[in-house]
Amino acid sequence: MSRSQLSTFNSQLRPTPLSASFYEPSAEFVAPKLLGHFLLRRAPDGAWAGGAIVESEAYLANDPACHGFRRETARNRSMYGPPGRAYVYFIYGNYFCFNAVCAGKGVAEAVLVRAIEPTFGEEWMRKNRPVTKERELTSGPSKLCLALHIEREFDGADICSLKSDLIIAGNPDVKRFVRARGPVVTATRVGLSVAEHMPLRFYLDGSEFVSRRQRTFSR
DNA sequence: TAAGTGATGCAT
DNA sequence: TGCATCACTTAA
Repeated sequence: MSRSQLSTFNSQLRPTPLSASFYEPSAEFVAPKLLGHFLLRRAPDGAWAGGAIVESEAYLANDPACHGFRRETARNRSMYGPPGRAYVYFIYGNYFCFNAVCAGKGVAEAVLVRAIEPTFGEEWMRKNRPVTKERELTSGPSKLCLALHIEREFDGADICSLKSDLIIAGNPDVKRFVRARGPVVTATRVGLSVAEHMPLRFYLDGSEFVSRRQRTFSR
């Protein structure tokens, strides 16, 4: 499907949110399974904007890099809630990041969505985040939050309900998409100073929108 | 490569 | 209280 065809398709898009049970397993298993599915935000005109997830990271209950590793606080509360909710946090005084909460209530696990391919509503995204290169639109966890206008108000939102303005919807062609953009690369997570060797980052190597390639060497 | 931004968490 | 750190982005 071409870009203009997708744009037309968008006006009739009837997304089917992934169910809460999808997020019930550990984030370690959910993160790679999210690749290819659609992160969607309802724009003010009612149309859905967003696109296919191409990069994700898992944060686990027994993982020192996880915000919920120590104890429940006001900031990380939604991570402790039921699966299928959003955990949105503010970082570096400027930006937001979006996570899908996983595992049962009381277990602080989540998947950080690090990059998507802009598939629907690109015009609205570009209005939110003016860039010259399309690749810059959503190739990073806070870039995609800017493009989709995901802010603190979405922390705790139900991403499994069409009543929400922020959902993750099943891609009916997910297998084909993953094959086309594959292979899936498993790598270490970005920007950590603890637990940096855990292989909990997943991305589609064939996508232009992956935030950064795996570092082959570092000194 | 480094500055900027403000919330968080741990040490005082 | 203070201060280092932080799941990042931008401009250079």
